[in-house]
Amino acid sequence: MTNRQILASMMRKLETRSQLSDTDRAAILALPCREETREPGSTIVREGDRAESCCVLLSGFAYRSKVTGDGGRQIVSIQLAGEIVDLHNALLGVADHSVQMLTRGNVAFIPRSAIQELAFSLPAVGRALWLETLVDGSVYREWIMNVGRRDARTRLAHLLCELTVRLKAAGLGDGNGYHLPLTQEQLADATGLTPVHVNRMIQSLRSQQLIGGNQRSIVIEDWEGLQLAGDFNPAYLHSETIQGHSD
Amino acid sequence: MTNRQILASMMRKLETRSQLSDTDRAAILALPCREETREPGSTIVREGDRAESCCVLLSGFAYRSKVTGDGGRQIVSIQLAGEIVDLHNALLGVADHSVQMLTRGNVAFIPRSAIQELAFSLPAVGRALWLETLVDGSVYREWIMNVGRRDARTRLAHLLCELTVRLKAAGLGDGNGYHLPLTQEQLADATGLTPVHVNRMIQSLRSQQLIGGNQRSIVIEDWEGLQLAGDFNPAYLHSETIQGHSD
DNA sequence: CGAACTTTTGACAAGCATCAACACGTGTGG
DNA sequence: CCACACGTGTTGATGCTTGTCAAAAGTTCG
Repeated sequence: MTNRQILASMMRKLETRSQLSDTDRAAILALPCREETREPGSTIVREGDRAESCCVLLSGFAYRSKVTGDGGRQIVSIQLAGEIVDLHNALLGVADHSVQMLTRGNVAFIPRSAIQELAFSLPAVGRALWLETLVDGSVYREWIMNVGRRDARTRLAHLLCELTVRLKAAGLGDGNGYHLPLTQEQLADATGLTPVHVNRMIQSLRSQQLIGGNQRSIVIEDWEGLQLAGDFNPAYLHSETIQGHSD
Repeated sequence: MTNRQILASMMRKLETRSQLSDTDRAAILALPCREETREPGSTIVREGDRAESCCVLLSGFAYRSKVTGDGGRQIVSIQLAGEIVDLHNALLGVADHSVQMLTRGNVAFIPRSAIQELAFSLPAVGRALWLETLVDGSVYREWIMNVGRRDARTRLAHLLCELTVRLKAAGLGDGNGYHLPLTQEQLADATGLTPVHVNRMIQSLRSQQLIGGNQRSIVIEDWEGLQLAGDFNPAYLHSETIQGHSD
């Protein structure tokens, strides 16, 4: 992949929510960047490190996690191919969490100074980048409610709904079935449950014909029912928010 | 309070983390804004509303909450006097959560168009505002871990630690004791517990001499111990992050 | 074919929720 | 000034959801 192709995929992502001019596009495509292939489990950002670059996930899946003092792991978000993983590192100093690959995939690193220069010289690009981080914030708020106030089954169904919608929006699945790269242990870390209980809840969803598939592939058998079971309302994903300059 | 005084308090907040030039300061102080006094429980932003302005909390406390389909309330953050409550509404369309007053207090509304104009014409201001929302994101991530992976007692202690540090940083308490405007029911909503269990955990913290005080005032009797009990590390608050233009 | 990981199952324990009642403080109106 | 209502905090008994531990079965991959 050439640098231009890499940056084009990041630009596509931004353009799903923001309008960009030709000048903006040209500037994005001119960013310096460096590509790497990473294996599952590989660490992209380590908690406590000072970040020098922002990372774009070109293919594969990644997750963001934090670890409690006694070793409990909490996944705080899941990143899909095409997403900018590390935008907060453009301004924040020391990483307050880690990002690791879930699957094999390609990542691209853009120096934080270049991102900053771009963001503060071209308002539309700055706005687009800021907007992405605001949507991330909205997703975090929903996750707080998910782990704080919903029971195990609902939590899991909600997570599956979110992934379904986001994969579809990213063009990575037809909305009916997809390959889920998460193990049940990782689903547990994302929902604040134990792997054993996740297993039982998945069986419960399966037995009620809401989902199908086995191992790590999910088939949505009853989308309406799954949304109901997961108390899911996609508004928090703000996928419809398309904004221009003069909004 | 004159508009200038109102905006000065917002500016102070921004300047705790970002450097601003005289031009930046003048532009902030020239923003249009309108002040209101609000009673406890009063709603500042309602979930589902289209936001037209950003809100700055001048005095008092407020909280952000979301509600599940079956009526469970989850508080996703607590806002202290001096904080900009609604910065995401500068770009995001429909509010994905509500903000309500915890105590009586004054709030100021700034039209979102004015905030946008400012942010995209003066890079240092745009950076300062973006940075605030990124720190909010970091706090959300910590809360996900708090409700997802820590037990009830630790969760509560962690919340008390966070409030202690933030109040101190805002100059609203000496770090040893403060008036906590949250009822036990609201503490429960913030930690994903029930009021009854919060009561028991508070008693546990009290009986171990970590905190004192009664009703709604908290005295920190053993700060080191409380941090330990709450698995608390203030790094995620990014209070040390002071950034200039050329960083 | 075997090793390592993941999923599944069962028995049991524990943490937290639920329900209900009571105590306490505060403000209000008679 | 007392009586009362109301919100909040406190306590106890009980039960359910979820966690823990341990082992077996299935899967993937060299």
